[in-house]
Amino acid sequence: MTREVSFREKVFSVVRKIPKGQTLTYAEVARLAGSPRAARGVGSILHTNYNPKIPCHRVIRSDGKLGGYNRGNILKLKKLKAEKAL
DNA sequence: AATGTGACAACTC
DNA sequence: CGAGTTGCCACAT
Repeated sequence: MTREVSFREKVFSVVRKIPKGQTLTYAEVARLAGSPRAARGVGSILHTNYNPKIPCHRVIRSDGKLGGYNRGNILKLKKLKAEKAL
């Protein structure tokens, strides 16, 4: 079977569909994207291809930590506090 | 075109 | 329980 879209495209589609107040881990996104071992790839992809349409601040580590954020991990924490509280 | 680096996660010792 | 190693994907040089 051939992949119609690149892993990168799949990651964007998944992250973009994260409902408000919901947070996913890099591993979860990687698994939904078709590669459960490519959590690292998810981070790298989001790091270079940040789009305002993609709430990548809702993507956190499985360790319970935030991970990183292009616009400032502090903003990410603030957003998670606001959205997760809903 | 090839190698190295990076927003991670899971396993092993 | 903690530290170290391996696997995966895309991007930068």
